[in-house]
Amino acid sequence: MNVSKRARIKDVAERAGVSSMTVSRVLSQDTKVSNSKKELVMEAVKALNYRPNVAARRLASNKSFFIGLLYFDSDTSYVSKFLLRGLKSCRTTGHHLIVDEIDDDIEKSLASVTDLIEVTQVDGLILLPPVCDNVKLLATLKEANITFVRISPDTQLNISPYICMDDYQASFEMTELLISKGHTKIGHIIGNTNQGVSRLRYQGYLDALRSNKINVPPEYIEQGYFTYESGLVAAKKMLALDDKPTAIVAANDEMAAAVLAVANLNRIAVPAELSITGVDDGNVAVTVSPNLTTVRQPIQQMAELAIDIIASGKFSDLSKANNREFRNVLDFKIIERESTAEAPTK
Amino acid sequence: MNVSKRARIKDVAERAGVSSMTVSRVLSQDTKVSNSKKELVMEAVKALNYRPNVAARRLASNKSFFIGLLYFDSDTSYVSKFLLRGLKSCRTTGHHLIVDEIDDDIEKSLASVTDLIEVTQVDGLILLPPVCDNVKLLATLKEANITFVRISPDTQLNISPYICMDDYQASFEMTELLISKGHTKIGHIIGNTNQGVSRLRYQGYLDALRSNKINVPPEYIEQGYFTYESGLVAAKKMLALDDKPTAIVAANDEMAAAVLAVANLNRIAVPAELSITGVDDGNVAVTVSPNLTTVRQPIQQMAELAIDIIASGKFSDLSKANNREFRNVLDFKIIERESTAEAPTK
DNA sequence: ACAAAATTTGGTAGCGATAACATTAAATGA
DNA sequence: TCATTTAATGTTATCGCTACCAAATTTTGT
Repeated sequence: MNVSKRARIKDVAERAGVSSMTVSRVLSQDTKVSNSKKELVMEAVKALNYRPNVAARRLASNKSFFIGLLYFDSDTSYVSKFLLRGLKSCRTTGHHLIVDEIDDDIEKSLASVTDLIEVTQVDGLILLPPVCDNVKLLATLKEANITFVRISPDTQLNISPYICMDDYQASFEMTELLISKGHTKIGHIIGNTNQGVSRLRYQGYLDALRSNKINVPPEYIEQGYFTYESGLVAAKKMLALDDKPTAIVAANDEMAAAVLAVANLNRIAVPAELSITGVDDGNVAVTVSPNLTTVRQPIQQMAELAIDIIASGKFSDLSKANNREFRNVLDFKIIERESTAEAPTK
Repeated sequence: MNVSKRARIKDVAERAGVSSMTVSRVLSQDTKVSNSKKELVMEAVKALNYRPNVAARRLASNKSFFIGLLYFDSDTSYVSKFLLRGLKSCRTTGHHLIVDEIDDDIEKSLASVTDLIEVTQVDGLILLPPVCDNVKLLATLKEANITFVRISPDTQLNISPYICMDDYQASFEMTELLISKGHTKIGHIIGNTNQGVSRLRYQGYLDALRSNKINVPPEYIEQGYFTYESGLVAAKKMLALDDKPTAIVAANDEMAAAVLAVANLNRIAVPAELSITGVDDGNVAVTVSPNLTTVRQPIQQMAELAIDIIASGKFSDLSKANNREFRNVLDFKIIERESTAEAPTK
């Protein structure tokens, strides 16, 4: 076993022939260091395999290096996926993720968030949908002057940095994919209206139909809530129609899975008689058969970026931030699996 | 906003009229403090809402207050559930969870674990199945003299504390439940043999049949791997039999979900013609229709206990530990939902 | 070419807790 | 009763790093 102690900043400083302050500055991305010394330091850091002691750093800098992650429903695979990715990328920056569930009782939740801020002194917060659009919460955070990054928010886009993918475009392309396969009777299950992405995905679907001059009856559009149950209800209605759709674009994978279940129940072959698509590409997409054609959300990237934004402290003084920089739209990818096929020939 | 600074240990000491060391001792459960002073301190802590500064504590005590969580497959709901619960209970102890995935390439993984131990200096590790039975890993941890707690391990039960539920009993009771509903043609899908619980669940099933003097043909027993896909394969075989089972006990929910999918495909009504049961009670159990009858694993408790064991430092010197104390068997609960019913009358 | 301003570096104190040792008070024993 | 052990409390130094300010160096303007 290697018993040699971990290198301290002093060791690095000595090896590089500079003061420990210079090392500290290099490591905290301080710009005021000449390139020559910076290189020396980097070299020494590498040679000694130096990793700063987080505890000491926190104590001295009075920063917590904690990032809070606020979510609403822990059971969605979206949350756990985000979490896992986030935790991973946290390790590289030395930050730590503190996870907190917000519940319907906003008053109570506000108290717990306040506690998180005061007691744990988080450096910043990440807000997942639908928490990211909670007006009261946003107001509280603003007032407390806390840095926060929102994921796929819907409202008040200019009050904080945010990260999303182009949900409108994704839905548009997915719908066009179905159209290219000959489908014209395409239904849609809208997501929970408490999340902005629902509207965007709905609009993308609508516009794809319109730009291809396809009309669908209003019965082809149902309201869901991103849950399996709501998908079940919607699918049952839609698949009980005399003139059924031959394809259904669901606003997420869980609802798509529900459509699949109803189709099975009703003896409708997927994808031969009915194509189904979702969004997310989480666990469900492949634990359902046939596997779902879906949109892959760049969750890994989202998590990384969110943490990076908070870690950088770039937006710690929001009053000075340029609103243009708030917007981070990441790329998505359509994953074709087994739940989609050419439209059935009459 | 409340601008008052957080109380420090000095403030508490002053208010209680003692030295800060006495406060420190009270807080770290040191016995060598008189009851009278202890009470004074507690009172002051409460009054000032004092929470020790974790960074300072870590720096001074040279303990990391980090706990590593090692898992194999991030996509199982089991992992994310454990994670979420663990993170929650960590907050109360001031510890933090560092999550790391172990992959098939054991050599590479060992390096990353070593890194975790040396660089992050975790106070202990939690090993989820099947990682908890990796011989090489266990040997390494032993050699490095790292505290670790294993969840549902299979082998070398006397080398470390471990936590599990009575998988044998759960499977036994579940099978008897089906028998009590009149089923005699009961099949089983075994879990991945790289996890000990698979064997236990299998044995529980077998013994329940035996104690009720029920024989089943070997075709009623299939080998799976805890994955949806493997469940699909197993279920297809079993449900293609001329003399099909009327009930299938799957070793986890994901495989049970697969059985359900195959049943739907084959136009077999669940639960009218076929009852299905799983184990875990994770997300899948209720995002599938009909909802699964299953065994609820006490994951919350498992996570809490695991963290508690490491935090307590009780087993930090394993050579002195009493092996009897290693064993922690928690209670399970059978959750009856819609996927089970009386056996069909011929 | 030289003073003034801007940039880069270094020295020192202190963040808030605990370890290790020193001290005081209480308990024990002859 | 007084020396001796034991238990309870206090004092000091230190953990590894960064904030803050001072010193040294470079750049700039005239």
